[in-house]
Amino acid sequence: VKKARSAVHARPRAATIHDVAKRAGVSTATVSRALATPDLVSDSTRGRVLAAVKATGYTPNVAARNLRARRSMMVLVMVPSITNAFFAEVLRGIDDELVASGYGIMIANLDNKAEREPRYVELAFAGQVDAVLLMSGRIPQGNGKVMTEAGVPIATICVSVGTGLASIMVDDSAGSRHVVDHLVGLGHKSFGYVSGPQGNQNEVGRWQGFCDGLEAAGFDTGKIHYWPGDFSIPAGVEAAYAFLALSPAARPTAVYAVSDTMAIGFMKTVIEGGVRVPDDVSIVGFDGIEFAEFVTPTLTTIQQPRRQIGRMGARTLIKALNEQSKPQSILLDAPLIVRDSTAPPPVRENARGRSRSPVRVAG
Amino acid sequence: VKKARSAVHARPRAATIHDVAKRAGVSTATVSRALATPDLVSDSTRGRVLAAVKATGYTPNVAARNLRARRSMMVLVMVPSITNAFFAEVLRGIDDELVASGYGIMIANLDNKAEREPRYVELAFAGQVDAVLLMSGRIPQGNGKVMTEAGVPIATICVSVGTGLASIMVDDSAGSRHVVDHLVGLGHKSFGYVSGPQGNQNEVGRWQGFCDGLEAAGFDTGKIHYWPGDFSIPAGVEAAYAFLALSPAARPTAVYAVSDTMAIGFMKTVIEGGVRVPDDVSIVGFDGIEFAEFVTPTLTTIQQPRRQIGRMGARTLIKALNEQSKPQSILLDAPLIVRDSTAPPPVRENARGRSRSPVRVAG
DNA sequence: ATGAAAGCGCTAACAC
DNA sequence: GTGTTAGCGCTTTCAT
Repeated sequence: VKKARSAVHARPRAATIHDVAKRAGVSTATVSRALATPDLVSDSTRGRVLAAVKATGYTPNVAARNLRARRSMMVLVMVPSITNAFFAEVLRGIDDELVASGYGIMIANLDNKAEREPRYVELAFAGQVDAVLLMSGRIPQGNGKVMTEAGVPIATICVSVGTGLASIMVDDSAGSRHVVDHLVGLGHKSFGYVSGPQGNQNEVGRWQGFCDGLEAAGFDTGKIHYWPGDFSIPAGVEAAYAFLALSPAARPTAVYAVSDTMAIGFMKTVIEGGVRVPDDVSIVGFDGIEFAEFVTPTLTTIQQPRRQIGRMGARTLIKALNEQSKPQSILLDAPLIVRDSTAPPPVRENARGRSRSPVRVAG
Repeated sequence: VKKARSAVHARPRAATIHDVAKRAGVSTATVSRALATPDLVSDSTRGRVLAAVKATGYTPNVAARNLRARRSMMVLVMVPSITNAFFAEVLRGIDDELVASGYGIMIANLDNKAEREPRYVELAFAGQVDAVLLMSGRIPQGNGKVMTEAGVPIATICVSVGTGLASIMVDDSAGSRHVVDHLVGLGHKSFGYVSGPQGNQNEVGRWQGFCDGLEAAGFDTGKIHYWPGDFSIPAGVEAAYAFLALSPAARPTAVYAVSDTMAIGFMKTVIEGGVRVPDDVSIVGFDGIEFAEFVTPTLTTIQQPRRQIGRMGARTLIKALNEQSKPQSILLDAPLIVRDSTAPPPVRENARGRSRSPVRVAG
């Protein structure tokens, strides 16, 4: 019986640059040149080297190259939660650009837990990655080290972290104001809000824009029904229970959930509770994920250019890597996509006898 | 004006093991020991070393360690399409285990294109990763190299690739038979099928199970309405157009789309086309993604234990890495979750006057 | 155009 | 316990 060893998996010794050099009858330096800078090598030599490479099945060892060249050709991408549907398309955009430039992508899934940060901060300090793309709303830190001190370019996308770091993101506040314009334009007078995580910068901006817009339209923001959330589907479901617990007359006629996932959870749950959407309540989301078009009714939402954000973020980093330049911030405007989940509010007799509301009928 | 350099981003020289050694008044070997095998070092020495580490802000260089130790502590995870909602939760499971064991995770997004494979095969041969987890249905290859020859443990999850590689996956064929049992049990007699990508092993298994089940129930599989797909939402939409193009009497009363994404695209589109679900047509998906519970009607589907599959795959690999053992294959049974998208077929007068169908009413 | 040689920063024998 | 030493595999001056 073969005894199991607790040792590391032993890889069969692969061909090294020495093997190739010997076989081609040249020095290791020449092999290196033939591969990296073919112009500096004569045709015949290059031919012999390439033949030897093929014969030996040689692949340059990355660790050795990285050690020598002091770079890893890897970018660390930190995402708050890998299961959040919003990020998939962003990741794709990042991947597009990074692969095109020869970089690999290492994923750091924080799973919404700050205690996962230190490990990745160490990686950056250890030279394991050449740059960092942040999608979490804070600067990672741990063990007395801060990511910004690691000496690698950093850019944040989808979110800003306040400090001088470059960020590529949508204007959250402006997005919320589009939502307000739409809802107020439809005639809504009572509002609900399902929030993002406390302290999250996107949440701050979206809430701010929502309040600013409503105030400008003459509403009392103190009367907004506020339900705390965290961008997840269950958070939307929770908020819906709170909504359903209100007497029908007390319910807001328009609810703004600041992520599509929450909006979808909210919508499905209130519909199961017997509420009609958009007849009884209008619902607006934020993000523009693919599924927003496939729920019933289809979801009105702010469409973030997710893939583009990913690409721009990656490109920014690559530029910083090549030119030693500081990444630039970019603020994008995201449009409101009006679908079937929003309509004018229902005409209803109010307990407090407000009869001045304009008579509008859906459809 | 500062001239932009085409050189690589120059990192400020970080503290090395030598700096720490000098400061602590010990040799580099002792520093290495104090960090990696503290027991082999006296308390006082260890204290001085740790103090020096802290003072210098030293972080061991990963490239150097990898070169010396001949391992990278990285696992390559190859996914067919990073935007497919199915994989998010699987990735999370993988991440859970890998992080717990100190491994990093490098994502290879193939974007459903075989031409992206060679790059990652090279990575494996270059020693950049210690193991590979395959979620694509084929063995990656390119430039005359095949992933299986890279000398690193490989496991496939969610799919099998036929050859001897270990795989952790759901029994596709059994899943399809659950679907058939359910639909036939409800009284359906005409069937539609929206397929996965041609040649995909999951597709093969699911189609096989579907046909086997129907044949066993006495149906002619030649009469199945077959619409080719690729697991994507648009593929489901396409199939729906084909469905709608049929005269109502010619439409199957039950449609099995072998991914939830296709089922959701199909369902939404036929509903917009005026078809009632499940009254006119029952729809079944496969995968059990989160959104399947939030579409209308909620989707009956095969529930894959996605996170568990991810965890098991990662654990298998870690075990192979530690014990030099061959990864083991595991076939899981995935249950059918019955929701609102399936019901008995409608009672309808058939053009060909078949009146022998049992009279059943939905609800 | 090519070779010799010096490391990149670390770990693991091997001495003491 | 701790230091010495020899590389891991590669790139890159500096010669020639």
